Amino acid sequence: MSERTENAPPLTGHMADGQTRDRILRAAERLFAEHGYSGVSLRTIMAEAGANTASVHYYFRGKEGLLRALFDMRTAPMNAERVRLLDVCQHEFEQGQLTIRKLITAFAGPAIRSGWHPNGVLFEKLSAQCSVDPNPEVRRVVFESYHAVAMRFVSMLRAICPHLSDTEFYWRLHCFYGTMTYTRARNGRVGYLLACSYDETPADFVLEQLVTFAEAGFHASGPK
Amino acid sequence: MSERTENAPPLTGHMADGQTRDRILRAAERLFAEHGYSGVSLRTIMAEAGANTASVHYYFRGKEGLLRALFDMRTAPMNAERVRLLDVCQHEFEQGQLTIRKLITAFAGPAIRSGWHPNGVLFEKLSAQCSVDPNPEVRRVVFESYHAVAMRFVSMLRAICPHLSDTEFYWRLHCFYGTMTYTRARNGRVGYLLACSYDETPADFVLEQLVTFAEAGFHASGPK
DNA sequence: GTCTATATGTGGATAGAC
DNA sequence: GTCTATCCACATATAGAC
Repeated sequence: MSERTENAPPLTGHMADGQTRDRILRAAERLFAEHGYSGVSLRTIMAEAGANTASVHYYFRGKEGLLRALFDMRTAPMNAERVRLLDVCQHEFEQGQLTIRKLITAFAGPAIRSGWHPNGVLFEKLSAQCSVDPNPEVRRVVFESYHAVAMRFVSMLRAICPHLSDTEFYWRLHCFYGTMTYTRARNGRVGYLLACSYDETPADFVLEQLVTFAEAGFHASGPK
Repeated sequence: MSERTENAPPLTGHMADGQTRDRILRAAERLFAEHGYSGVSLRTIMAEAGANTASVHYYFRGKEGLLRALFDMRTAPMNAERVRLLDVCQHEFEQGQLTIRKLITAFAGPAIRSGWHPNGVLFEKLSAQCSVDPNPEVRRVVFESYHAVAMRFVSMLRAICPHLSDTEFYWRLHCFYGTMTYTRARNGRVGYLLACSYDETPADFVLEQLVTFAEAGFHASGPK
């Protein structure tokens, strides 16, 4: 324990540089993304952050608070971009010009781009993991971070999919959420199955593939 | 703790009915599916199984062994069915008659049907969770349970998708794996977004929706 | 084969000095 | 704000009686 001997700030009592909080968040993001929320202890996080084990409770009130702060930090800009793009979609929708492709792109785009940005790659892995985590703490955080914007997207999508019954739409939406989640998770399985890796593919290309896949899926009317 | 007072078998030392092992497996399946592998302790499992905390090590050598036994038990019949259906596909492939829809159905069908069968619903939830779990123990088990059969599927699918480049195929396969994983996981998110639930939809219908979605996705050649 | 008892480690959280 | 020291619950695993 207590690896805080090297590269650690001076122990002057009042650091007052306001960076301890940031270092904790960065360490938590990396470790959560790599080992999952339940797979990392606060002790480990604080050791990597070079901060004391107790201070996480001072800053975040506990482990769930830390996860929530992490989600707030990362989803705020992404949600803002989604809202901006959905506003455009809303306008086109009211004029009867909104296409499935455009709407899907507006919703998936910010998530994919965020996952391909150097600052977002860790978080997107974490977010994808958390989206299937049954832990109530985790579900609360994920839920509150995405729900409001997702609701707008889904109700618009439903409106421009009149060719699908309620049941059909329900299960197709599962499929669509799956494409996003699994693509962002990058668990290495596909790379292993194909004995190759294209993980360096630009975000725009990946988004185009995902949108093409999902657009065709929503358009398809049924078995042939 | 130690709820083993009611409905418990007589404490005669030698039970010898060979059912303790099964009860442990059933309890583990339910609890793992509900709380995740890392979210349940062996103590809790053994309490629900009405067996002693120590006996799990006798039967399974530990927690990972328990998970592996669970996967072996549940994936064996599903893999057997997949192999049977893939054999048919292989024959059609050699005659140049294999379609994407048929191949996808052969691979996804056993998984979806298993997830809709009373004996399989818990396991499919668990399996979907485990497929994005970064815990090395979990990854080992999941990997060994599915890999061989998945390899056959993927190489055939690649062969009948000559219209896709390697990179395109790589990311579309992510999408397809996502549709299966998320559909089986049933994390309740889509139901909440739509403020309704069609979770009782028959397996055949769900499979048809999934296959229709994915078939269209693999056929689509690019952005329009 | 099944039990009790326990070894041994780690988890999150807090009190209180400085 | 940051530290040390510690509480207490709980984890996996094992030894050895029966």
